Amino acid sequence: MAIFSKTCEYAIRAVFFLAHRSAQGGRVGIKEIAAGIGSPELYLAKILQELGRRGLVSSAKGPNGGFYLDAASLSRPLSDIVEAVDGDGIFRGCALGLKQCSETNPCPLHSQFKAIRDQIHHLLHRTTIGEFNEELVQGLLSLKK
Amino acid sequence: MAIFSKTCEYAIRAVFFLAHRSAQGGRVGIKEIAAGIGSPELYLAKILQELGRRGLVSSAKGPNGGFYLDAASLSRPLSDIVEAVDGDGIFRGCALGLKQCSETNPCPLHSQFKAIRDQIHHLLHRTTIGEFNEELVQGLLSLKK
DNA sequence: ATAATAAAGGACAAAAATATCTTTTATTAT
DNA sequence: ATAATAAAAGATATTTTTGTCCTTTATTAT
Repeated sequence: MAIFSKTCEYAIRAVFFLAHRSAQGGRVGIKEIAAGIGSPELYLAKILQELGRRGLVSSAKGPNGGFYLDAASLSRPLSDIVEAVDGDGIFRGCALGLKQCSETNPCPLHSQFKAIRDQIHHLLHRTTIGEFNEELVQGLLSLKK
Repeated sequence: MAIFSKTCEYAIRAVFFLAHRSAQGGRVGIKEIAAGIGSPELYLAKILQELGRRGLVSSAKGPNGGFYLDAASLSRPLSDIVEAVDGDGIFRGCALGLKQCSETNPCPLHSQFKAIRDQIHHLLHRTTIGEFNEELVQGLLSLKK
């Protein structure tokens, strides 16, 4: 098991790719994004459609159309992408899948995993897509598949 | 997405259940385990078969047979169960699913998730099944589904 | 207006994970 | 030896995730 679903991995990579590429104001076609992040084109199209419905990415049809991120999207935390795709299972929910697990009725792993979940949430919540983009632009980090 | 696969959740719960129940030396039938942790009986049987092959649980056929944990199993870290079922994806591997992601060629989430992965690994590696069992015995924690 | 472009949408397909069913094998008690 | 018990093993079924195909809609340029 990975941390995120494959769908979510594609989503995050695509959004980072978009942030990077749409910095100059242009739009990016699905073909280019898919090639850039190494994902199946038509599957990624579905994912971006869904992110579009939720206002996490923008798009335009027709010639010169494509996907892009507006200012509002850039200021969203990365956790919004993760929640849109994978739900909040990674932030909440019991590590052992127990419905009744809670502070007052904890499973054997409860308190330790709560700390970890909180960390993941904090990490994804405190940093916006735009901020990640700045790091990317500085060339310190890689997105290549 | 949850942290562990459903299969792994069942596996951990079953092992904790076994640790608790086989403390008095008895064996526990698959029916009783499945009922105790709220899992599908025949699916759990498959999971325990696999854990058996790997020496993580023991079993005996025939009347008075069933599953149990021997001393060796009790001294194993919980990470062995997780690795047997879910592999090491949670401990290693890139959060964004990138093959080339590494210390020298990090993805945008690399360093932050490395810290989290290490924590998860440490948490699951430093504590043995038997030690979890002791906490369970003290009645502080719940396994009820 | 028309043709070309590119995303949206709906239907379908393949693969993987989860779950069930049936038969076989080993063990125990009679 | 025989019958009963319980896990092991193999086959099959269902559900979810991942991936593809085809048609429609909106936009742009000619």
